[in-house]
Amino acid sequence: MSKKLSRQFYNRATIDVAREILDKQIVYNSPNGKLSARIVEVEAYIGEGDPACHASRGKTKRNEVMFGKAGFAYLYLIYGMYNCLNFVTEKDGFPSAILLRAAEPEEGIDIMLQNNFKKESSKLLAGPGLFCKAFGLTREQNGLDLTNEELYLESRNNNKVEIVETTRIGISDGKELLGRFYDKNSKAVSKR
DNA sequence: TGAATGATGCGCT
DNA sequence: GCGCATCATTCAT
Repeated sequence: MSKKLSRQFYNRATIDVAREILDKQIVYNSPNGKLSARIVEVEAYIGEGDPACHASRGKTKRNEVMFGKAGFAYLYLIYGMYNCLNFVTEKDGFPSAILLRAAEPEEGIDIMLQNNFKKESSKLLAGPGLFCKAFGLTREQNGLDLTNEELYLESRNNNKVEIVETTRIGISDGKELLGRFYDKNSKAVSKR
């Protein structure tokens, strides 16, 4: 049986949450039906001292969700065409979040294929932009409470996951800081 | 098969 | 106006 994660899960050190969030199940009750996937790749963005974190330049309208309480969804548009989904972590007033980079489809694959057609299912969620496209998430979902029924995470019966920790991807500052975690054995991890 | 580049919208400087 | 936590396509080797 799986179980919805409470706000307490998110309200901890971002690195710990990032490590444990792997192999969790993300569930989204979309207008078209229920979608779910197994998380296999994330990145941590921690605080105003992290040059790669959006919050490093202070609080703005765009990133204000990160400054709020843990357990909310932070969604934003990147490069004019792709959305990225983050999970806000740590206490109120401390800006930090975990970027969801890749997952493996479980329920609702047919719906994901409608959202992002001409894709094979194993690569359907292999990247942050692709994930949001297949799930139908946009910045209209920014600020959703992950303890509600619409969008949330579930724990599952722990497979043993081989976690690899490396540097983050696609950023210009703060490259040397570790913060990317992924399941070594998953085929859905974004690599070229 | 790897590297370069265009697409494209929005918020910040 | 510029640059961005990306992706798919093209071009070069």
